[in-house]
Amino acid sequence: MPLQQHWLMKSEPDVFGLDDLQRGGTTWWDGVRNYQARNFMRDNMQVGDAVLFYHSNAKPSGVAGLARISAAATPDASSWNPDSEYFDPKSSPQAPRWWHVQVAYVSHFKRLVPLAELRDIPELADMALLNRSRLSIQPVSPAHYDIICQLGQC
DNA sequence: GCCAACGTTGGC
DNA sequence: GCCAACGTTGGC
Repeated sequence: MPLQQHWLMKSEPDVFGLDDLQRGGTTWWDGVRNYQARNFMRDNMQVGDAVLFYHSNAKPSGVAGLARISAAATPDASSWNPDSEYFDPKSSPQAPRWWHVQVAYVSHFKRLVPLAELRDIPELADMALLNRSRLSIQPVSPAHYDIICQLGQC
């Protein structure tokens, strides 16, 4: 297991953007209801891992800045709260189906790196972001992370 | 707002 | 276990 891993996490800025994370300092990444994304959080993320914070459904969509994992996965209590929009009747405190990690603000890029720009870089062609459009949490290789960081003048 | 991609559900 | 129907994501 490498000391520090790298991830990309998507959020809609109209709902919760990097500005919101900066304001609060940290947040629990709740509401993820995709098994692959859950598995990354629950099984692979470690405190200190670096996160590219991606704005989806935005104008333009792209990588807005950096965050880091500040607490390892715990059960997502919204999953058994009937009043939550994320409620899942198959999840319970005794058998949690969904998990979340805590994410801390690090920095805004000096410039947002738009998706269209990432698509134009041959070295990034096999990024999950560009090929698995529906996956909201995904691992990023150190090389890809460095390229994107430089594009954002981090 | 449209719609393609694709993950999930449920009948069989 | 297959696969059609359905719902959601997310770019444009």
